Amino acid sequence: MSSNESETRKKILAATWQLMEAGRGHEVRMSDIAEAVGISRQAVYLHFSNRTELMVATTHYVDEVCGLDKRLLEYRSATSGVEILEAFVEFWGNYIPEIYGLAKALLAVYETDEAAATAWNDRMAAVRSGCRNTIDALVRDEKLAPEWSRDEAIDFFWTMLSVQNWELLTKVCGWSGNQYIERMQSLLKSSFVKGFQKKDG
Amino acid sequence: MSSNESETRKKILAATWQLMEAGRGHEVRMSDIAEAVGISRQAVYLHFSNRTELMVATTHYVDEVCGLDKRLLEYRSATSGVEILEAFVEFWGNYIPEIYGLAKALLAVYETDEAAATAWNDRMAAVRSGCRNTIDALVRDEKLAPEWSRDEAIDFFWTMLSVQNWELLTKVCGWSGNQYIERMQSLLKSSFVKGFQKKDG
DNA sequence: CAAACCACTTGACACCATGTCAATTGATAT
DNA sequence: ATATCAATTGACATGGTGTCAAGTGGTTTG
Repeated sequence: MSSNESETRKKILAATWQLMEAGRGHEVRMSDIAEAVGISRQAVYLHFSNRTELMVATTHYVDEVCGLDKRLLEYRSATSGVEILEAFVEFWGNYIPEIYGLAKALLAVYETDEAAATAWNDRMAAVRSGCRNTIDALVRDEKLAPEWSRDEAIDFFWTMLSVQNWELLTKVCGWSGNQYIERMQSLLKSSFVKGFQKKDG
Repeated sequence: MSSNESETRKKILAATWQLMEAGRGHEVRMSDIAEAVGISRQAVYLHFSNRTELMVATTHYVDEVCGLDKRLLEYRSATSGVEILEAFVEFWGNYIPEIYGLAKALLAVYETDEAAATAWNDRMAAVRSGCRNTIDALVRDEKLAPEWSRDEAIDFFWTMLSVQNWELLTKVCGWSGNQYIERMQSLLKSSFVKGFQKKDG
């Protein structure tokens, strides 16, 4: 399978990822990538028919390297709805930094680039399924605050966990990753969990 | 003052705004704008030295036309911290749709376009000052939940009110404007207001 | 009345990134 | 020996921004 993939192809994917993480996504030209790999610009087109296809492939590559699937399974050892909520927010808060550069690159071209949008939507659908799983666990425990319908709660939960919110809090406001995780856990529990008591500070 | 501004300049600004609102921000070329106004592409450059300057000027134009300043004052008739929170979220929730197209356009070029980024940052600083005002009113009333420091609360409040969150909830999840306002008010109260009791639904 | 000025026009062009095409090289497999 | 394959080189089309120079038509001013 993976031995089937050409070495150069992998080098291109790795270089693309690295440049995007470093360069805030934009400003990464095909020629930059080629130069980083040590091949000609045209050689990149031998492996990926255009910039979009390269970006989508990079998304999949990153998923694979980071082991998204495995990590998505891990947090499910939690049992109660509240524990699942905490574990999922923690998982996601730790995962975002690893994919942030690529996420930013995809978002930057989201409006103009259909395939990039598709790749991004796939990713977001995966997150949403984690949110659905969490809210359903709260419903199962009869712990979802009564003012929320299931579907609205999923929408809101998913929105709160957006990469943009993580970006605003950590990159713009200067929060640490743990601060993000703790505050987000606290906010979501106080909003969604019936009878949840905020801890006294 | 405003009589000083050339008619053509105003036409360009109005056309730019209208095209950006309509066209999701991207895809609006200098030639599109010129055509909409009924002048040559080069004539646009007689009024704005480049695309960026035009966008920044459009931002100011929209602020003026929408009366941002006046509307920011209005919601301050509210007295208690909780009332201010509600009024501010309502004001902002009603204001976003009017500036959404332009906001999207500015965000789309945020990474690559320094002046657009500056214009956007100015706007966001204004929102942030509304958030600060609100949280300070809660602090004054001794109503801020003890787990939050003032500064963290401001950061979080401001993040929650981002245009991106509004976009995800209304454009992606399909929420109505009122749904956004009510849920956001409820969320922020249950997070920030000490001893706030969620209503039984 | 003529000169200067003004907003605008026309057309050409440089720049830069993406993507295409054709001809060529050099190594490996048959 | 030869076919194949990855990669190279160089040229070129496209599309949008921004620049430049020369010209036009109407209004103001000496």
